[in-house]
Amino acid sequence: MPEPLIFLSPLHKATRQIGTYLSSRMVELELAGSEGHVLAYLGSYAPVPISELSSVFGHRKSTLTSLLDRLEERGLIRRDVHPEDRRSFVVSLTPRGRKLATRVRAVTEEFEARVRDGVTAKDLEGFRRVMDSIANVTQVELKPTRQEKSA
Amino acid sequence: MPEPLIFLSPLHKATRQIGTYLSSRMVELELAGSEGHVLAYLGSYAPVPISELSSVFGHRKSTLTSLLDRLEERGLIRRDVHPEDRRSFVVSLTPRGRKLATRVRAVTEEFEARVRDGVTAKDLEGFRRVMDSIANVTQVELKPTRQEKSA
DNA sequence: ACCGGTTTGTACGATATCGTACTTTCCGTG
DNA sequence: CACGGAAAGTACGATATCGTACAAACCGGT
Repeated sequence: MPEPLIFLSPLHKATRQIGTYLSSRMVELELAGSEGHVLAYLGSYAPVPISELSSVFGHRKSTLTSLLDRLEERGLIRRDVHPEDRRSFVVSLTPRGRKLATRVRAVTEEFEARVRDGVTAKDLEGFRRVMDSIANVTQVELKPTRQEKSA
Repeated sequence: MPEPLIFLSPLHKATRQIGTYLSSRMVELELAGSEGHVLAYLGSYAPVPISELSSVFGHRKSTLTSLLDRLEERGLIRRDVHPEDRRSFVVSLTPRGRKLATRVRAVTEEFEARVRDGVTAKDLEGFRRVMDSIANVTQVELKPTRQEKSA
Protein backbone atom coordinates (compact mmCIF):
# COMPACT_ATOMS: atom_id res chain seq x y z
CA MET A 1 0.00 0.00 0.00
CA PRO A 2 1.59 3.29 -1.07
CA GLU A 3 1.27 6.44 0.96
CA PRO A 4 -1.49 8.49 -0.57
CA LEU A 5 -0.32 11.79 -2.00
CA ILE A 6 -2.11 14.30 0.17
CA PHE A 7 -1.19 17.36 -1.88
CA LEU A 8 -0.45 16.28 -5.42
CA SER A 9 -3.53 14.15 -5.92
CA PRO A 10 -6.08 16.62 -4.56
CA LEU A 11 -4.47 19.49 -6.43
CA HIS A 12 -4.42 17.57 -9.65
CA LYS A 13 -8.00 16.56 -9.18
CA ALA A 14 -9.14 20.08 -8.32
CA THR A 15 -7.29 21.50 -11.29
CA ARG A 16 -9.05 19.08 -13.58
CA GLN A 17 -12.41 19.82 -12.04
CA ILE A 18 -11.89 23.54 -12.44
CA GLY A 19 -10.70 23.11 -15.99
CA THR A 20 -13.71 21.04 -16.90
CA TYR A 21 -16.11 23.36 -15.16
CA LEU A 22 -14.78 26.62 -16.55
CA SER A 23 -14.40 25.21 -20.03
CA SER A 24 -17.98 24.07 -20.00
CA ARG A 25 -19.06 27.56 -19.04
CA MET A 26 -16.94 29.06 -21.76
CA VAL A 27 -18.06 26.94 -24.70
CA GLU A 28 -21.14 29.05 -25.02
CA LEU A 29 -18.81 32.03 -25.25
CA GLU A 30 -16.92 30.17 -27.98
CA LEU A 31 -13.65 30.38 -26.13
CA ALA A 32 -11.09 27.74 -25.25
CA GLY A 33 -9.98 27.78 -21.64
CA SER A 34 -6.64 29.47 -22.13
CA GLU A 35 -8.16 32.07 -24.41
CA GLY A 36 -10.79 32.88 -21.84
CA HIS A 37 -8.21 33.31 -19.11
CA VAL A 38 -6.15 35.68 -21.17
CA LEU A 39 -9.21 37.64 -22.15
CA ALA A 40 -10.31 37.95 -18.54
CA TYR A 41 -6.87 39.08 -17.52
CA LEU A 42 -6.91 41.72 -20.20
CA GLY A 43 -10.30 42.80 -18.96
CA SER A 44 -8.66 43.73 -15.70
CA TYR A 45 -5.18 44.82 -16.62
CA ALA A 46 -5.08 45.85 -20.28
CA PRO A 47 -3.08 47.24 -21.91
CA VAL A 48 -0.24 44.86 -21.11
CA PRO A 49 2.81 43.69 -23.03
CA ILE A 50 2.91 40.14 -24.30
CA SER A 51 5.76 39.21 -22.01
CA GLU A 52 3.52 39.89 -19.04
CA LEU A 53 0.92 37.47 -20.35
CA SER A 54 3.66 34.95 -20.91
CA SER A 55 4.91 35.12 -17.34
CA VAL A 56 1.46 35.29 -15.79
CA PHE A 57 0.08 32.28 -17.59
CA GLY A 58 3.24 30.28 -17.94
CA HIS A 59 3.03 29.92 -21.67
CA ARG A 60 5.99 30.33 -23.95
CA LYS A 61 6.27 33.54 -25.86
CA SER A 62 5.69 31.63 -29.07
CA THR A 63 2.53 30.11 -27.63
CA LEU A 64 1.22 33.56 -26.79
CA THR A 65 1.94 34.70 -30.31
CA SER A 66 -0.33 31.97 -31.64
CA LEU A 67 -3.01 32.49 -29.03
CA LEU A 68 -3.09 36.24 -29.58
CA ASP A 69 -3.19 35.70 -33.33
CA ARG A 70 -6.37 33.71 -32.84
CA LEU A 71 -7.97 36.34 -30.65
CA GLU A 72 -6.92 39.06 -33.03
CA GLU A 73 -8.41 37.28 -36.04
CA ARG A 74 -11.66 37.12 -34.17
CA GLY A 75 -11.54 40.82 -33.50
CA LEU A 76 -11.29 40.53 -29.74
CA ILE A 77 -7.90 42.11 -29.11
CA ARG A 78 -5.49 44.58 -30.65
CA ARG A 79 -1.71 44.83 -30.71
CA ASP A 80 -0.23 48.32 -30.64
CA VAL A 81 3.40 49.23 -30.49
CA HIS A 82 4.47 50.01 -26.97
CA PRO A 83 4.97 53.74 -26.73
CA GLU A 84 8.09 53.40 -24.62
CA ASP A 85 9.67 50.28 -26.08
CA ARG A 86 9.65 49.69 -29.77
CA ARG A 87 10.49 46.01 -29.41
CA SER A 88 7.25 45.44 -27.64
CA PHE A 89 3.52 45.44 -28.22
CA VAL A 90 0.80 46.26 -25.79
CA VAL A 91 -2.30 44.15 -26.03
CA SER A 92 -5.69 45.65 -25.46
CA LEU A 93 -9.30 44.67 -25.92
CA THR A 94 -11.58 45.73 -28.69
CA PRO A 95 -15.12 46.68 -27.69
CA ARG A 96 -16.26 43.19 -28.65
CA GLY A 97 -13.41 41.70 -26.64
CA ARG A 98 -14.21 43.82 -23.64
CA LYS A 99 -17.78 42.68 -23.64
CA LEU A 100 -16.75 39.05 -23.79
CA ALA A 101 -14.11 39.54 -21.09
CA THR A 102 -16.76 40.89 -18.78
CA ARG A 103 -18.79 37.75 -19.17
CA VAL A 104 -15.80 35.50 -18.56
CA ARG A 105 -14.94 37.51 -15.51
CA ALA A 106 -18.46 37.06 -14.23
CA VAL A 107 -18.15 33.30 -14.54
CA THR A 108 -14.88 33.15 -12.62
CA GLU A 109 -16.11 35.47 -9.93
CA GLU A 110 -19.24 33.50 -9.41
CA PHE A 111 -17.12 30.40 -9.11
CA GLU A 112 -14.89 32.04 -6.53
CA ALA A 113 -17.81 33.27 -4.51
CA ARG A 114 -19.41 29.85 -4.42
CA VAL A 115 -16.24 28.11 -3.36
CA ARG A 116 -15.70 30.70 -0.69
CA ASP A 117 -19.18 30.17 0.67
CA GLY A 118 -18.29 26.56 1.25
CA VAL A 119 -15.38 27.22 3.57
CA THR A 120 -14.53 29.14 6.71
CA ALA A 121 -11.99 31.90 7.09
CA LYS A 122 -9.75 29.46 8.91
CA ASP A 123 -9.96 26.97 6.07
CA LEU A 124 -8.99 29.70 3.69
CA GLU A 125 -6.01 30.55 5.81
CA GLY A 126 -4.91 26.93 5.83
CA PHE A 127 -5.26 26.78 2.08
CA ARG A 128 -3.09 29.86 1.72
CA ARG A 129 -0.48 28.35 3.98
CA VAL A 130 -0.31 25.18 1.95
CA MET A 131 0.12 27.22 -1.21
CA ASP A 132 2.93 29.14 0.46
CA SER A 133 4.61 25.96 1.57
CA ILE A 134 4.53 24.67 -1.98
CA ALA A 135 6.14 27.87 -3.17
CA ASN A 136 8.85 27.48 -0.56
CA VAL A 137 9.58 23.87 -1.36
CA THR A 138 9.62 24.30 -5.11
CA GLN A 139 11.62 27.48 -4.92
CA VAL A 140 10.12 28.33 -8.26
CA GLU A 141 10.07 32.07 -8.51
CA LEU A 142 7.91 32.10 -11.59
CA LYS A 143 8.39 35.76 -12.37
CA PRO A 144 10.88 35.55 -15.22
CA THR A 145 9.74 33.65 -18.27
CA ARG A 146 12.98 31.67 -18.36
CA GLN A 147 12.84 30.62 -21.91
CA GLU A 148 16.46 29.66 -22.39
CA LYS A 149 19.19 28.30 -20.16
CA SER A 150 16.75 26.30 -18.09
CA ALA A 151 19.54 23.84 -17.26
CA MET B 1 -9.36 47.38 -9.33
CA PRO B 2 -10.65 43.87 -9.86
CA GLU B 3 -11.26 41.48 -7.03
CA PRO B 4 -8.26 39.23 -6.78
CA LEU B 5 -9.02 35.59 -7.46
CA ILE B 6 -8.25 33.97 -4.16
CA PHE B 7 -8.57 30.40 -5.38
CA LEU B 8 -7.93 30.30 -9.09
CA SER B 9 -4.76 32.36 -9.09
CA PRO B 10 -3.04 30.55 -6.22
CA LEU B 11 -4.01 27.17 -7.59
CA HIS B 12 -2.81 28.02 -11.04
CA LYS B 13 0.43 29.32 -9.63
CA ALA B 14 0.98 26.30 -7.40
CA THR B 15 0.24 23.95 -10.25
CA ARG B 16 2.83 25.65 -12.39
CA GLN B 17 5.37 25.62 -9.61
CA ILE B 18 4.82 21.93 -9.02
CA GLY B 19 5.01 21.18 -12.70
CA THR B 20 8.26 23.06 -13.07
CA TYR B 21 9.74 21.54 -9.97
CA LEU B 22 8.83 17.93 -10.69
CA SER B 23 9.80 18.21 -14.33
CA SER B 24 13.20 19.51 -13.36
CA ARG B 25 13.66 16.55 -11.07
CA MET B 26 12.57 14.17 -13.79
CA VAL B 27 14.80 15.38 -16.61
CA GLU B 28 17.66 13.45 -15.13
CA LEU B 29 15.42 10.41 -15.30
CA GLU B 30 14.74 11.25 -18.96
CA LEU B 31 11.01 11.45 -18.42
CA ALA B 32 8.47 14.07 -19.33
CA GLY B 33 6.13 15.05 -16.52
CA SER B 34 3.10 13.10 -17.66
CA GLU B 35 5.18 10.03 -18.36
CA GLY B 36 6.66 10.16 -14.88
CA HIS B 37 3.25 10.43 -13.27
CA VAL B 38 1.95 7.42 -15.13
CA LEU B 39 5.04 5.44 -14.30
CA ALA B 40 4.75 6.29 -10.62
CA TYR B 41 1.11 5.30 -10.63
CA LEU B 42 1.97 1.98 -12.20
CA GLY B 43 4.63 1.52 -9.55
CA SER B 44 1.88 1.52 -6.98
CA TYR B 45 -1.09 -0.01 -8.73
CA ALA B 46 0.09 -2.06 -11.69
CA PRO B 47 -1.26 -4.00 -13.43
CA VAL B 48 -4.07 -1.67 -14.46
CA PRO B 49 -6.15 -1.29 -17.61
CA ILE B 50 -5.62 1.70 -19.83
CA SER B 51 -9.04 3.10 -19.10
CA GLU B 52 -8.06 3.47 -15.47
CA LEU B 53 -5.02 5.54 -16.40
CA SER B 54 -7.23 7.63 -18.62
CA SER B 55 -9.69 8.44 -15.88
CA VAL B 56 -7.04 8.95 -13.20
CA PHE B 57 -4.94 11.37 -15.19
CA GLY B 58 -7.65 12.99 -17.22
CA HIS B 59 -6.11 12.25 -20.56
CA ARG B 60 -8.03 11.02 -23.53
CA LYS B 61 -7.79 7.38 -24.37
CA SER B 62 -6.00 8.27 -27.56
CA THR B 63 -3.50 10.33 -25.60
CA LEU B 64 -2.77 7.36 -23.37
CA THR B 65 -2.25 5.17 -26.40
CA SER B 66 0.50 7.53 -27.57
CA LEU B 67 2.03 7.96 -24.15
CA LEU B 68 2.11 4.23 -23.50
CA ASP B 69 3.57 3.63 -26.93
CA ARG B 70 6.48 5.85 -25.97
CA LEU B 71 7.03 4.09 -22.66
CA GLU B 72 6.77 0.73 -24.34
CA GLU B 73 9.33 1.63 -27.00
CA ARG B 74 11.71 2.51 -24.23
CA GLY B 75 11.16 -0.82 -22.57
CA LEU B 76 9.57 0.57 -19.42
CA ILE B 77 6.11 -0.95 -19.60
CA ARG B 78 4.29 -3.89 -21.11
CA ARG B 79 0.77 -4.39 -22.41
CA ASP B 80 -0.81 -7.79 -21.87
CA VAL B 81 -4.31 -8.85 -22.75
CA HIS B 82 -6.62 -8.62 -19.79
CA PRO B 83 -7.37 -12.16 -18.66
CA GLU B 84 -11.01 -11.37 -17.97
CA ASP B 85 -11.80 -8.93 -20.74
CA ARG B 86 -10.42 -9.45 -24.18
CA ARG B 87 -11.14 -5.90 -25.26
CA SER B 88 -8.71 -4.62 -22.72
CA PHE B 89 -5.03 -4.56 -21.93
CA VAL B 90 -3.42 -4.46 -18.55
CA VAL B 91 -0.33 -2.33 -18.29
CA SER B 92 2.54 -3.38 -16.10
CA LEU B 93 6.12 -2.36 -15.52
CA THR B 94 9.19 -4.07 -16.83
CA PRO B 95 12.07 -4.45 -14.38
CA ARG B 96 13.67 -1.35 -15.85
CA GLY B 97 10.37 0.50 -15.57
CA ARG B 98 9.93 -0.60 -12.01
CA LYS B 99 13.31 0.72 -11.05
CA LEU B 100 12.59 4.06 -12.64
CA ALA B 101 9.14 4.23 -11.06
CA THR B 102 10.69 3.81 -7.66
CA ARG B 103 12.89 6.80 -8.21
CA VAL B 104 10.01 8.94 -9.42
CA ARG B 105 8.01 7.90 -6.42
CA ALA B 106 10.86 8.92 -4.15
CA VAL B 107 10.88 12.38 -5.69
CA THR B 108 7.15 12.91 -5.21
CA GLU B 109 7.19 11.58 -1.70
CA GLU B 110 10.04 13.80 -0.71
CA PHE B 111 8.12 16.72 -2.14
CA GLU B 112 5.04 15.80 -0.17
CA ALA B 113 6.98 15.43 3.04
CA ARG B 114 8.62 18.80 2.67
CA VAL B 115 5.37 20.59 1.94
CA ARG B 116 3.81 18.81 4.85
CA ASP B 117 6.55 20.01 7.17
CA GLY B 118 5.71 23.58 6.27
CA VAL B 119 2.12 23.48 7.48
CA THR B 120 0.10 22.55 10.54
CA ALA B 121 -2.56 19.89 10.79
CA LYS B 122 -5.15 22.66 10.87
CA ASP B 123 -3.79 24.16 7.69
CA LEU B 124 -4.02 20.80 6.06
CA GLU B 125 -7.59 20.46 7.14
CA GLY B 126 -8.41 23.85 5.65
CA PHE B 127 -6.74 22.87 2.42
CA ARG B 128 -8.82 19.71 2.27
CA ARG B 129 -11.98 21.67 2.88
CA VAL B 130 -11.22 24.06 0.06
CA MET B 131 -10.61 21.13 -2.28
CA ASP B 132 -13.94 19.66 -1.22
CA SER B 133 -15.72 22.92 -1.80
CA ILE B 134 -14.29 23.08 -5.30
CA ALA B 135 -15.57 19.58 -5.96
CA ASN B 136 -19.00 20.61 -4.73
CA VAL B 137 -19.17 23.75 -6.81
CA THR B 138 -17.89 22.22 -10.00
CA GLN B 139 -20.03 19.11 -9.58
CA VAL B 140 -17.45 17.36 -11.74
CA GLU B 141 -17.52 13.73 -10.81
CA LEU B 142 -14.38 12.91 -12.73
CA LYS B 143 -14.72 9.17 -12.46
CA PRO B 144 -16.03 8.33 -15.91
CA THR B 145 -13.78 9.28 -18.78
CA ARG B 146 -16.67 10.88 -20.64
CA GLN B 147 -15.23 10.86 -24.07
CA GLU B 148 -18.39 11.35 -26.03
CA LYS B 149 -21.63 13.12 -25.49
CA SER B 150 -19.97 15.93 -23.59
CA ALA B 151 -22.69 18.28 -24.84
C1' DA C 1 -29.13 -17.19 -28.53
C1' DC C 2 -29.67 -12.79 -30.54
C1' DC C 3 -29.43 -7.80 -30.88
C1' DG C 4 -28.88 -3.01 -29.64
C1' DG C 5 -26.19 -0.27 -26.80
C1' DT C 6 -22.01 0.39 -24.24
C1' DT C 7 -17.11 -0.08 -23.27
C1' DT C 8 -12.17 -0.81 -24.62
C1' DG C 9 -8.49 0.47 -27.16
C1' DT C 10 -6.32 2.03 -31.67
C1' DA C 11 -5.81 4.85 -36.00
C1' DC C 12 -5.41 9.04 -37.90
C1' DG C 13 -6.01 13.75 -39.07
C1' DA C 14 -6.52 18.46 -36.54
C1' DT C 15 -4.87 21.66 -33.28
C1' DA C 16 -2.20 23.64 -29.45
C1' DT C 17 1.92 24.10 -27.26
C1' DC C 18 6.80 23.92 -27.38
C1' DG C 19 11.85 24.77 -28.68
C1' DT C 20 15.08 26.94 -31.43
C1' DA C 21 16.63 30.31 -34.51
C1' DC C 22 16.33 34.93 -35.80
C1' DT C 23 15.42 40.19 -35.94
C1' DT C 24 14.96 44.35 -33.72
C1' DT C 25 15.51 47.22 -29.92
C1' DC C 26 17.14 48.38 -25.44
C1' DC C 27 20.67 48.99 -21.94
C1' DG C 28 24.99 49.21 -19.45
C1' DT C 29 29.88 49.61 -19.69
C1' DG C 30 33.97 50.98 -21.67
C1' DC D 1 28.89 56.61 -28.71
C1' DA D 2 30.23 52.12 -29.89
C1' DC D 3 29.69 47.48 -28.71
C1' DG D 4 28.35 43.11 -26.46
C1' DG D 5 24.74 41.08 -24.06
C1' DA D 6 19.94 40.86 -22.69
C1' DA D 7 15.05 41.19 -23.75
C1' DA D 8 10.63 41.30 -26.81
C1' DG D 9 8.28 39.12 -30.44
C1' DT D 10 7.79 36.27 -34.49
C1' DA D 11 8.61 32.30 -37.66
C1' DC D 12 8.66 27.73 -38.25
C1' DG D 13 9.41 22.95 -37.68
C1' DA D 14 8.73 19.26 -33.82
C1' DT D 15 5.85 17.10 -30.57
C1' DA D 16 1.90 16.19 -27.51
C1' DT D 17 -2.74 16.19 -26.86
C1' DC D 18 -7.26 16.04 -28.72
C1' DG D 19 -11.52 14.54 -31.43
C1' DT D 20 -13.69 11.54 -34.36
C1' DA D 21 -14.18 7.26 -36.56
C1' DC D 22 -13.68 2.63 -36.12
C1' DA D 23 -13.23 -2.68 -34.82
C1' DA D 24 -13.69 -5.90 -31.27
C1' DA D 25 -15.68 -7.52 -27.20
C1' DC D 26 -18.96 -7.28 -23.38
C1' DC D 27 -23.62 -7.00 -21.31
C1' DG D 28 -28.53 -6.89 -20.49
C1' DG D 29 -33.06 -7.75 -22.02
C1' DT D 30 -36.01 -10.46 -24.55
